[in-house]
Amino acid sequence: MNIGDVAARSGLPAKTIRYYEDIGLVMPPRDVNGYRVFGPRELHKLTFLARARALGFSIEDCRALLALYEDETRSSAEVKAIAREHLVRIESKVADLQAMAATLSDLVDRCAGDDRPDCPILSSLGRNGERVGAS
Amino acid sequence: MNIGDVAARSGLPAKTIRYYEDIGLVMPPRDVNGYRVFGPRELHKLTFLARARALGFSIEDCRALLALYEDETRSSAEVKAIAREHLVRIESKVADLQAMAATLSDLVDRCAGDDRPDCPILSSLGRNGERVGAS
DNA sequence: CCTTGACCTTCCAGTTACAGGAAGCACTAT
DNA sequence: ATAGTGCTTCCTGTAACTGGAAGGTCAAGG
Repeated sequence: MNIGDVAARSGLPAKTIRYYEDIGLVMPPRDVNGYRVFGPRELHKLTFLARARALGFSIEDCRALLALYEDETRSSAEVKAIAREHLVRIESKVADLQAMAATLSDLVDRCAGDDRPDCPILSSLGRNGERVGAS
Repeated sequence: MNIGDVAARSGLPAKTIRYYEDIGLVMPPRDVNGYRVFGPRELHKLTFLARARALGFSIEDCRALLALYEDETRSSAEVKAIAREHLVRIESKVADLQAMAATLSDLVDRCAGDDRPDCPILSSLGRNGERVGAS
C-alpha cells in the first residue's frame, strides 16, 4: 500500500502520516522508487493513532500508548494512569470553557445588539478594578 | 511607567506586552534611553486585553474589540456579533471535550489498572472496525 | 569611582500538530 | 510522447506566546 491508500483507510491525511514518520511514530520501509510501503501492521498503528488523537491524547501520550500497546507484558495500570491524567486535563479545560461561556453568555444577553453604542460587553472589559470572571 | 510596572498592574507578563507591541496592539512611546513608557491609557488598554484574553477571545478578536472600544460611535450590534460567534465556538469546543471525556471516562472505569496486561483502553483504540466515539 | 543587582533592550529558538505549496521524480493510460 | 495523478523532499506559516542569550541602563552602596 502507498501513502494515499493508508491515508484513505486510516482517515489521516497523507501529510499527517509523513509527519508521524518524521517524529518517529511510524517507520514504513521504502520501495525501490522511494515510495513509502505500508503493510497491515502499519495501517493498524495509524488507525490506533487516529483514534487516540480523536480522543485528544497528545502526540507524546500516543507515543507512550503505542509502546504499551505493542508491549504484551505491560500492566493495565500504566495505561490507566495516562488516560486518567488526560481525563483530568480535559475536565479541567471543560470547566474553564464553561466558566468563560457563562460569563460571555451573560454579557451577550445583556447587550442590546442594536445601533446604539452602549455595550455591556465592552463596558465589562474596560471597567477598572472589576473582575470579569472566568479567570 | 516602565514595562515591569504595567506588567504587575495589568497582570500580563512583560514578554507578552512586548509581543503585543510587535503585533501592533499597543504602541507605547519610548523614553530617551529606549525604554517603553506606558501612560494610564496604555495600561487601560492592556487591562482590557488581559480580560478579553481571559474570556478566550483570539488576538484578532481582541484587536477588533479594542478598535470598537475606542470608537465612540460603534454600534453594540458589532460587538455582540463578535462575542456571539466566540460563544458559539466555545460551546462547540465544550461539547467536543465532553464527548471525549465521556468516552475516556468509560474506558478508564472499565480498566482494572492492576498488574495484568488486559486493558479495555488499548483494546478499544486498537480494535478494528469499531468506533471509539468522540469523532 | 566602581561595582553589584535589578531592570530594560533586541534577537533567536522552541513550543503543538500539523497544512500549504513549490519543484521535481514515478507511474499509468492513451 | 504526453497528460494526469501520485509520490518525494524541503521550506514556510500557523497561535500566542515563553525561554534564554548578549548587552545597555539605572539607583544604591562602599
